[in-house]
This record gives sequence, C-alpha cells and structure tokens, in this order.
Amino acid sequence: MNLHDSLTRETRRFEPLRPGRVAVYGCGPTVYDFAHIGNFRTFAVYDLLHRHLRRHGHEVDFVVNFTDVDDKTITGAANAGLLLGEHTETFVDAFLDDAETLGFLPFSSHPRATAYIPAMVAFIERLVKRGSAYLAADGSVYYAVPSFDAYGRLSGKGGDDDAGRARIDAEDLDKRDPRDFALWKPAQPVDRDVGAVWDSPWGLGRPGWHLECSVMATSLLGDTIDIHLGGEDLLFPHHENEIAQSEAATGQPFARFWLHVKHLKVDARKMSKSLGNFHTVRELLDEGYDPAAIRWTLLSAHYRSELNFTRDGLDDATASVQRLVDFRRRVRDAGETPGGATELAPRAGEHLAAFGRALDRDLNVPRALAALWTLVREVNTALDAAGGGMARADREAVLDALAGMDAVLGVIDLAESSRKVADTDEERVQALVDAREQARATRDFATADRIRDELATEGIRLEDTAEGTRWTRIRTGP
RNA sequence: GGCGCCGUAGCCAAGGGGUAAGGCAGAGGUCUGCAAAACCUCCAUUUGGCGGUUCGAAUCCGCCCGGCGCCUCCA
Repeated sequence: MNLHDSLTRETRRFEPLRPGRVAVYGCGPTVYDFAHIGNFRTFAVYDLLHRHLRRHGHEVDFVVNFTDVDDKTITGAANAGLLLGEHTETFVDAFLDDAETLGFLPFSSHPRATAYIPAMVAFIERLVKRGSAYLAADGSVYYAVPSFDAYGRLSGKGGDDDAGRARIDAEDLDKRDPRDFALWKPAQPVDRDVGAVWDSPWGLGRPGWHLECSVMATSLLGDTIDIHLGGEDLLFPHHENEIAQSEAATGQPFARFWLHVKHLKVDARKMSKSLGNFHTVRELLDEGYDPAAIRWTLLSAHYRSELNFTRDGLDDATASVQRLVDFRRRVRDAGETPGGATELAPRAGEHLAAFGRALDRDLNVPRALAALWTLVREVNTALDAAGGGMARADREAVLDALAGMDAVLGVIDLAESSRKVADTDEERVQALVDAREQARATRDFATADRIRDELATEGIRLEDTAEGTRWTRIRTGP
C-alpha cells in the first residue's frame, strides 16, 4: 500500500520496519472537554488505517494517547473544583464511549501522560546530558532548538530566520532561543491545587505537552515507529518538536511516515463555539442521527481533503447506509437457485479487489466506494433478473466481498445494531401488519394505507412482495 | 508579513497530460391496488476566470478572482 508522508511530501510504498507488525502512534484527545465531531474525523481516519492495515494481514500496535495533563486540563479541574484525575476521567470515559458508538476497533493502548512521568523525567535527563536541553533561571527545563539541525524539516517553519522569532515577550526571557520549548515546567499554585505536580531533579513540576507524546510513543513502540498520525494543526509546532526531542534523545529516526488529517468544517465554516456550529457525537445522537451515518460522513471524503460537515451530508449518509443495510439483507434472504456460481462470484471478487486497491492508494475512500456501489448495483440487477434468487456460491461470494469492504468501512453491523426493536414492539408491529393484510385482502385500501402511514411515522417501512408484506425498521434521519 | 492548501453538475465527492468515477437529489420508465425497495434511461462538450506550453490540459506554467489552514499547547 502507498501512503502520503507529510515529511517528505511524497506518496510512497509502505512496508513496516518489522515485517508483519506495524507500530502506529496517533496523537489522542486532550481530555478537558467532550471531543467534537472534528476531533472524531481525525480519529475515524485512525480507525480506517487501523482496519486497512489489518486487512493487509499486519499485526498492528496502535497507540492513541490521552493528554491528561496540560494547561487546559489543569484549568478545567481548577474551575470545577476537582483534582486533575477526577476531572479528566469524565472525558476519558466519554471518548471511549463515543469511539465505541462510532464503531472504532479498540486501539492497542491508550496511555495517559500522567502514567509516564518517571519516563518523561528520564527522557529529559538524557536530553540535558546530550546538550539538547538546559535548566533555565525560572526553573523550567527547555529544549534547545538550535542544537537540532533538522528542526523545521517537517513543517518548513521554525528556521532561525523565521518571522516567528520576533515573537519574544516577557515570558520568553529565560529561554536562550525564542523557539525553545518547555520540557518541564515548575509547579504553579494552581498545579498544586489540582494535584498536577510531580517530583523531579528540577523540583516539583509537570511535563511539557510536546514531551508527552515523544515519551509515550518511544516507550511503547520503540525508537522508530512506522506511522505517526495527527490532525493537520499539530504539524507545527507539536510534531516538529516531537521529532526534535525524540531524535536527539535516541539518535534514531523517529517516524517513517507522518500522516496528517485535514480539518473538517461545519456548514463551510471553521467549527467554533461562537459560531454555534460546534457538535459533539452525543449531541448528534440526541438529535436522532444514526451513528453509522455519522461514521460514513466522517470517512466519505479523502482524509487529506477538506470535509464540509452538514445536515444535508448526514442525510445523504443516512440514505447510503440504509441502502447498504437493505442490500445485505436482500442478499442474505435471497432464495437459492440451483446450479453453481455464475459470473457474479468472480465479479464480486473483482470489485473487492478494486476496493482494496483504492484504499492502497493513500486510503482513497471515495474511489473505494465507487467499487462498493458497483457491486451493489450489479448484484441487485442480477437478483431482479432472476426473480430474487441466486446460486449459493454466488451468494457466498457476494457476502464475502461485502464483508471484506465493510471490514474497513465498518458501517453495516453498526447500522443494524441501531435498528433493533424490542420483542414487545415487534409483536405490536406484526399485529398491525397482519391487520393491514386483512384490509388489503378485502380491497379496503384506505385502512391499509392508514396503517402503513402510521407505521411509517415510527420508522417502520413496509414492502409488499410476492411472498407477503415485509417490514423493516429504517433510519431516515431526525 | 512568512509557509501551505483548495476552487469539478442543485448538493457531496474522485481523477490529476489522452478526451469528466461514484453517491444524494431531480425527470421519465419497469414493477405495485397505490406505494416502498430494486432496476433501466436521462441529468457537466465541461472542471473559478484569462492567457501560455502541448498533437492534446480539469490535469503543467503564469496572472487574476474567490475560499481556507498553520505561524497562539484547536484533531
């Protein structure tokens, strides 16, 4: 498969450093609030990559951290009158809930920054020893950017002639270079209030944000990882700083591929609380949207393209997901016709292969979806022509192809699970459907249509077929 | 100001030197008591505008217009 590497700005073939085992690190949420739909676009792409790597037969060590100590988490805890851990726990749990809602495969591990403080201290000591970091008069330990020649290679920013250099103000006076960044910060009163202080050779304090990811990544995955992911905003300075720290400490290349996910916009504007277009997953669920439709929407554009998140888009996605659910059900329920496989079986295999090839091209989901819809249309056409039946071998091949595609898309089972009805409800619906059948038998269409309309308002769709009336719970959006 | 990205039909969205994938919506049709679902047909001589390179450009180059991101611990 090929992936686009932000560092070299080229798309090239990806092979794991260790055959069959891929080491991936994705910058995770800062747990100071509920993650929003934009955050989840990025994480949905993590899940997409995770699933596709597994489709390739790789074992994947996929680490997604929780940043549970930084300015925002500390401020949030202080405002809530809680200890840091008490405050962040809520949002850690919420993230894991939302991830499950959106059908994410469990990641290999979710390290919390606060669990890696000793490793961070040791990491800083190595950097100080190597002359890459220094203790400043204010008690902070800073990374010395000028000591790292390759600084700026990833982002094209941060050269010593950069305009940002002018950004020197009072708080930077203790730095040797304005680009230097904190690895360790001395304890402030608010830090002590919420319990965000740890001991170190430089006194009580807490780690700098950039350091956290370098330490968790190298601790869990080794000095050189295969793929490092993040939102596009993290390219500078976060990822630039991660490279500088990690490579200075280990002497090894840090990440072989850097993938950056483009931000989504909402109604063509940047998402922000002031514009009122700030959505969380749970809010969208409360409005009645299907989790599978949200997932579909987040994945439907290429990850390096801007994605405009709209209600219309969610409605489109709802329809697409419903069509897939209907399709799988139709194939599963199809009557069996005698004989062996026809041309349908090899065609299904070809479409699955095309689907995989598209994803191999830097996770090109839109192109992959074209293969999916071609499969759907060809099989539906064949079913129509054959009066709704198909050969067993064909059906198995089609279902295998569909399962192979959905192993990456992950929407069909997710959609089915949100369409379950309670048993009692089922009896009531069936009774109404039976009553309608009686009415139809006597050509009392007024009654029949009234029942159908009533059920429609509950999201129950009726279909009169040659084998009788079938009913299905569908999703049509809020 | 510095660095970078984007502009494809009503909407969403691929392609990225060889003659515009796919989905949604819409129109007509098959099926149906009527529907629904499904299928068939139609739906961009054209890819923000103007030039240029080329046998050939949506794809390359230049300029212009419009939108956006990063440079502030926002995914």
